[in-house]
Amino acid sequence: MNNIDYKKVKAWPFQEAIKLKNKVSKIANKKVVTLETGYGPSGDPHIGTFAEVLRTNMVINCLKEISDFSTNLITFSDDLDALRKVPEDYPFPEKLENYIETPLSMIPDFTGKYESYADRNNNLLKSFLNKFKFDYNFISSTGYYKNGKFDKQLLKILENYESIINIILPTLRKERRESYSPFLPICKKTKKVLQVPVEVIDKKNGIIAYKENNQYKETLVTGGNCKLQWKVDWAMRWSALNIDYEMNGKDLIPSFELSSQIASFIEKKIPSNMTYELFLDDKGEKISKSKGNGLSIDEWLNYGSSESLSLFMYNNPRRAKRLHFDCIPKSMDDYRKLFNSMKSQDSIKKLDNPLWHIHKKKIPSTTYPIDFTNLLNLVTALNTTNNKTIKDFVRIYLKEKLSVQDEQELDKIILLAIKYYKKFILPHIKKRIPNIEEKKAIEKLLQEIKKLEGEISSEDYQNIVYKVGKEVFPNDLRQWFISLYQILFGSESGPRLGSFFNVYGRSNVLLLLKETIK
RNA sequence: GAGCCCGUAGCUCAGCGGUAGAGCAUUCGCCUUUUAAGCGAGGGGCCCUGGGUUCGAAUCCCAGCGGGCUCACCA
Repeated sequence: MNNIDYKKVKAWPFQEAIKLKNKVSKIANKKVVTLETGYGPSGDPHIGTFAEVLRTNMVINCLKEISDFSTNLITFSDDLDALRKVPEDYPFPEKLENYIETPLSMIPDFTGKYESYADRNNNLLKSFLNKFKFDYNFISSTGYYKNGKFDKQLLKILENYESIINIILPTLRKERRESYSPFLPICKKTKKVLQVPVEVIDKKNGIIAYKENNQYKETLVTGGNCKLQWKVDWAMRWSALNIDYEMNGKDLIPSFELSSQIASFIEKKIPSNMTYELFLDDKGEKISKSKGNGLSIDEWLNYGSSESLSLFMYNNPRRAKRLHFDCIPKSMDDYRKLFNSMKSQDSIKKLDNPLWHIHKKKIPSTTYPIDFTNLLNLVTALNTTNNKTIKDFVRIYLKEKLSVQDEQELDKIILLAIKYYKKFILPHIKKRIPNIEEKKAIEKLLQEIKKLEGEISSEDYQNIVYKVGKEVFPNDLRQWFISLYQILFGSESGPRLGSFFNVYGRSNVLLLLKETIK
């Protein structure tokens, strides 16, 4: 602890942490602050879920900075929830069709790698979270229900059954009101989660009755025999897990309000809350897996660093942001700018620097030595996917000597840049076919290069290019260079040809030139 | 219907009390080799409108007008 006035820090995770600290400080003997992120493992992990965990981590980081509370981040998987729709991104969608309405944790995993379908999705999410070294406590809803860890709250809900029903019913349509129950019995034979009308039989012993195939059946609400309808489930968790903080997307604002009302009939536990805006695609529509729009976590990490993804998630969570491929280079460059500005910032100003939050205040000593967009331009200009060629050119371009760490960082982003180039730039490049005059000139160039012997320097190559240019286009040397760029690289300008030929290598150059005059 | 967000350069956006900013686009200048892998210089703004707070508002508050999204079945 120190004398910094954290209220002056504008960074949102600090403001959230201050809000949380104020709330939690009023609780007697409070030592551990619990934060929840919840999600449904109905398919591949969603980038929104990931963003929520990442952002909650940033709040935790700040809370630790401004207080002595210890923290517990719960990542809660609602895996007793039923499968409603077969996801398209699963390898064997047809096999899931029979499992509609079955709890996700009771569906086998047909990839054969995991214990259940939910387990598979849970593990995919965990692998992302681990990649970012988050410290979290993973909880499976199914396990908690079955082991009776929610029993106390379930009985409390049954005790206040009428009051809770009265909160929810006005929000439902008439048809749904008939069948609504906060308790969803799980059929012992079919394992399906039933949405059926329920009658309370015995509040004290936790028994309800429901109608199935014209027969009344009785069941316990406890011990995993019933699942709670989700808004009630959410409220129940706040009490059972003693949640102090939870953020959610704006789509859940009405649900949060409703769950808060319900919570007042359980143990009155309502977490400190922040709502964030949703991610949109390049056309401004909500990102959803079924549409296949926007970006997945994997896609981002394929073309950009994990830091650039963190930075994107950090920025303006309360503002709707378009998430598409163009965001990656920009975020990569923003990261580098912030990294460089950090050096000259004092300790208070640093708290407002996103990098402080992204790296949990442990900022690395180096980053990549060149802007990503700059590197992309270079790769585009060279029109090559050869790591070594690119690296050699970066060395020439930067002039300065690179440290070992610089080289390592550079190697990493070169790989990313090559992938980005192949996917998003290369398909749009159109190389021009040379006209007869140009063909002759290139042929001449070829012959001249073939004549060269021994060690060939950049200047040798450059001289030849000029020599041929002067012979063939004596009055318009400029056009000669433009033509070469158009024909070789599909652009109006490019690298100095002498240097490029030198780095690219004689045999490669000959191949490249031959290609154009075939 | 209710809620949330956004209106800043031609486009995409950053800035969020103290001189109006970036990238892309655009205009002009610069290749017989010394980073054209671009470089240099410029143009372009009632910061949606109206009120309030303030010494001072693009920034904070209120109202309005546009645009978008979300929820109202499920989660």
